[in-house]
Amino acid sequence: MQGNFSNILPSGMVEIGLNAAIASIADDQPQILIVKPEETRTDNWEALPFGPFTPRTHRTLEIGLRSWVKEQTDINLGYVEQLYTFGDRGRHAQQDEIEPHIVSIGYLALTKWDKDQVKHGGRWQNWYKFFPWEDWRDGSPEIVGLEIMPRLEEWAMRPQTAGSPARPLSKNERLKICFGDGQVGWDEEKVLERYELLYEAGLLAEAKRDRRPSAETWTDLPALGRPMHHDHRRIVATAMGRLRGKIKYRPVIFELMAEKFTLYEMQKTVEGIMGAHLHKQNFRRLVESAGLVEPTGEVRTHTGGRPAKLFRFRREAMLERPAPGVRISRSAG
Amino acid sequence: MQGNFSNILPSGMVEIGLNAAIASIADDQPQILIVKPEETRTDNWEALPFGPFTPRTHRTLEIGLRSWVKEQTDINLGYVEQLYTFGDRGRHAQQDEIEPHIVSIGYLALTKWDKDQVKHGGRWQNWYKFFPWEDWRDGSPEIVGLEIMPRLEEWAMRPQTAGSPARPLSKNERLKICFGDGQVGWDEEKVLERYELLYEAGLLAEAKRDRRPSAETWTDLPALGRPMHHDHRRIVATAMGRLRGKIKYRPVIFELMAEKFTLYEMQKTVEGIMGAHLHKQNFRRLVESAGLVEPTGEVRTHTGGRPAKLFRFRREAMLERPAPGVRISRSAG
DNA sequence: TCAAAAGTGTTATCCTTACACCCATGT
DNA sequence: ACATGGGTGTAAGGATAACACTTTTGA
Repeated sequence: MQGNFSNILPSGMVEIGLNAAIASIADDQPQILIVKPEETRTDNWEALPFGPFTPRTHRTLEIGLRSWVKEQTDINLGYVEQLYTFGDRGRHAQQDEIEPHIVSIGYLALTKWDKDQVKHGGRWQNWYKFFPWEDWRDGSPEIVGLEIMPRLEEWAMRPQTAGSPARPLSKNERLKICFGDGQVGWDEEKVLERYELLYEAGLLAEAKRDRRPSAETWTDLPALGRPMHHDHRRIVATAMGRLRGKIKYRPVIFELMAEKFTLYEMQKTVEGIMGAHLHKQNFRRLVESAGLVEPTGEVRTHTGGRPAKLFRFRREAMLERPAPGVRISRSAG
Repeated sequence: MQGNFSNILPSGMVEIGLNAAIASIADDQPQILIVKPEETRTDNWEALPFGPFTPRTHRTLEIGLRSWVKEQTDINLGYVEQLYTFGDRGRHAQQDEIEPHIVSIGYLALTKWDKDQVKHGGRWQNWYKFFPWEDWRDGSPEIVGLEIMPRLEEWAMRPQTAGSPARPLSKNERLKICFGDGQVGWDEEKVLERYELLYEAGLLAEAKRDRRPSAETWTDLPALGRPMHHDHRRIVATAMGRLRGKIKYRPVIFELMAEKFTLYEMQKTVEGIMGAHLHKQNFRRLVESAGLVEPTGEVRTHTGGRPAKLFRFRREAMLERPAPGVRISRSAG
């Protein structure tokens, strides 16, 4: 239908898609809000809430995003942050090329958990279902050693295909930077870089859908993680990386916490986001000494152990430090 | 002309503007590339290279950007990074509202200095001409104490105007976070936050152009810094903030340096970008001990003092550390 | 000779990390 | 009793910031 206009349109007109990666935490598991399959159009892969930006009805991009989310999931978003604008024609070019070009703007939104919040149209999904290689809370995930590294090492050995651009880094160097090795460890912030590498190597279902040549090699092997509609998994990867980075220098973690919480709950939330274990004693000290939280005076019982003091976010922290966030100190177990 | 289509267009079609903040360093001064006034359309304020994204001719957003820059300034860009997508209708709404809505995508590009590089259409401008309050290399700039703080403090005292959104932070809190006070110092990364605050307070020529109510108060006083076309100064602010942050954890500084350089040149470059003085001895030690550079074995004479060893970027640094960048240690003088 | 930049050495301090250990509750 | 989480103390090691000082050139 919209393709009819392609002859008369000024060549600079495009459609803008607004996409929301809405994150929350339930039972220590980070969740992403998925719209029901009925809402999904061209495939039956899971999709984020999304819709076109219509300047006539939406004064700003963010207002447009909020209204699509409200319409599709009945959620009134709080914290919202723009991530990135994707405009590759190469991606998702399965049909004819006449289709109107879509540019996707991805957003990250954070919301406190409320199991009754979604009244229609939405459903939560553990984000590690899409990125099983990103959860290192129980040590190195099996999928990394068994599935990913062997295939990526094989891919890195293959000669560059003709069409690919001359890159400043070799495939082997990128592999090392993204997935680490003996020397360099796992950098939990490089979620997008790892996703892009797996896509390029043809190991994701999205690569096959988009007819990437590298995907032809693995026709028999299962793809990694659950795929998503259009470029939505790429947007979620961007969201995860951004959140994992931001948590360290902005108090965004409190967008995911209840008003009052124990330090253990806070640690579990941070661990869920980071996909890593933290050192308990140091976490507590760093959080308290940074002035990020203050005790409410109350305690919570039935924690499984001794009753825990309840804390709340200390807003003044934002005024005292240039970069108020959760200092991270990893832990072996 | 394009307005003619507004009746028949699908309501989701918009025009995307691609805008490049191209930075370089000349004589310790960070420079931004400006296109010649002839290229500028609706006003005679300085403009960045920019042009619409036309998916028919440009396969990706970045390719579109590169081709506009090449056409308007004859520069072949190297390092390019997307910054942000701005879509406020409130901004730049001086004419009738029928105009096709423009969404602006801002990019940061870095290029080594070459005075002969720009063969036509472009001109370099010291970026502190647009942001005189951002250069703290010679201590607190006069404009901060004499012009900015008094007016902002007055603005912060004024009651919130009816139309402005309920903000999580008060005006006074935002002022303190952006411009510091006795307790909290100057955070050189908050360039955009400061720009936005000055815009909201009506102290920038752009605010008056956009008919911001707050700008009416200051009709008699001079606006701060040189204004720019459309939202280009906002894009440059985003670029400066991003670059000041990124320099600390990515080796982007070498995009601005010659192949071989002295540590003093490198320090002067970093100081120019950060708008701050660094401690000489510690800078050298941090850079060398981080393995970011390696000596070439050569020396440079005529430095004004003892001959200096030449260094080059050590690419392996990218493989060894998760966040290879310039550790900053400020200095009083 | 002297200014200017290059470069080395040392120390105090703070932050991070790791380890050891005790406390209070529910089952 | 003991498992589980809550909570404190302290010491080693590393990174940072500050200071003092020597070296080598060009003007």
